[in-house]
Amino acid sequence: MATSIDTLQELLFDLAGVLPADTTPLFAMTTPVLLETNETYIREGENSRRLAFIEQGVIRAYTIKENGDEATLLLRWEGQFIASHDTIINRQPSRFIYRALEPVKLLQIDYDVLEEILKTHPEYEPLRNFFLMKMLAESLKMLESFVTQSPEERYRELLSERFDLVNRVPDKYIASMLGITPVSLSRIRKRMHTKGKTAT
Amino acid sequence: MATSIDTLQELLFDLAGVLPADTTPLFAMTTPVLLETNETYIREGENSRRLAFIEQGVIRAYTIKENGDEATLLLRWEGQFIASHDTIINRQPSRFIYRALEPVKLLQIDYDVLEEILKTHPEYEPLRNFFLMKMLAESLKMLESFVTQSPEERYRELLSERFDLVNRVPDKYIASMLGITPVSLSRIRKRMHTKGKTAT
DNA sequence: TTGCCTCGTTAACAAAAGATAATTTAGCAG
DNA sequence: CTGCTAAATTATCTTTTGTTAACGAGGCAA
Repeated sequence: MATSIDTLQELLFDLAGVLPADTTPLFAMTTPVLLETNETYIREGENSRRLAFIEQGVIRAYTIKENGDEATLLLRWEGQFIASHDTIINRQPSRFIYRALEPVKLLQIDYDVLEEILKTHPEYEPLRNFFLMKMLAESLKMLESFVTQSPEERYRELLSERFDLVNRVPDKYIASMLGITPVSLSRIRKRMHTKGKTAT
Repeated sequence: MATSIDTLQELLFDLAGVLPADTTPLFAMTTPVLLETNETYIREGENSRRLAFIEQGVIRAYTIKENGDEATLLLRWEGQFIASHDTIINRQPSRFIYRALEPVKLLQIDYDVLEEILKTHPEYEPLRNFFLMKMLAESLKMLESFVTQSPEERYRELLSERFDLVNRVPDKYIASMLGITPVSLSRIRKRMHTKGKTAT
């Protein structure tokens, strides 16, 4: 099993030539964090501006609606970044809760600390652009799926692209992320079993 | 009426202290662009990496689905940035079409040129972060609405937050952006007129 | 004015999703 | 193994949306 830093380095391979070879000053400020299953990483109302790279595990970002129901905004897994956009982008208390769905290994840095580093080491700026673009691309991809696809199509696509994830995460969270109820997802699964078993 | 540069400067006020007072080198590379109603700004399959600030008007980003229907991913209006995320983030030909819904005034820069400027003028980096974060925040806000709200609720919110926009843009594009059909939006409007007229 | 053409509305029906509750399944503690 | 609990499924009914088509209003060109 690779360490967090190894995996991240691997992921940053695309930035070779742009990013300095020596990333010591950067990683010196990072902290490894371990979360147990169901442990909360960021609480609602929290103001800490933590940014983390997920080395292992799945984190769910969700909010509690007025009616008391939970709504899952997104799931993040190994190889992705996780952060409270409310606190980092809008400097507001987090309206979302970030919780581990299974044991999680993180490599964490405080965004304010990162900004300090970037002041003295502007050569690491490509890194910030990298994860901002990565998160933007992921958000737009999800947005696109809501506009162009039906819930069933979104589920089929999720199955074909992230089969492992679907099997690791309880259906009710998958349903919520697709914008439907667990009951509805169950019916979609039934329809897929009986009729056209062909995937996307 | 303010010029593009004035409005953008105004918007960059938040960046005062971070961004150099002299933005001449930056704006020297920008080009004003005018689009007529229905004029296409970026075509499907296009590879140009244009990035633009919208001074005036509305631009619609949409794609053609397999069944031939159009799906509107997003609308962008004055004060926002517009760019093909396929070409800029993923370096792929644009899968979306960007078209003016009314006369549009843009302040345009090529992203590759911007990157060159940033190499020699790293002090402008906050600008890149600014628009990346702005676009990310907007995307996440839309994503959040899909997960937490019904089509009717999304429409009510759009009405209360962007009443001017709804009145400027044909309903069918609004519907598509909400993820529903024009017929369905018409029914929602009818329901709102008859029953509870209370907005969100 | 007349004749298109597009857009929004309405209607009628089918399909899908929401709400609620009962039932089954599965995982886990004892 | 038994019993508890949460998750998933199923059933029933209501509401909403999709689909298709018809209709009417408004804009625009001849």
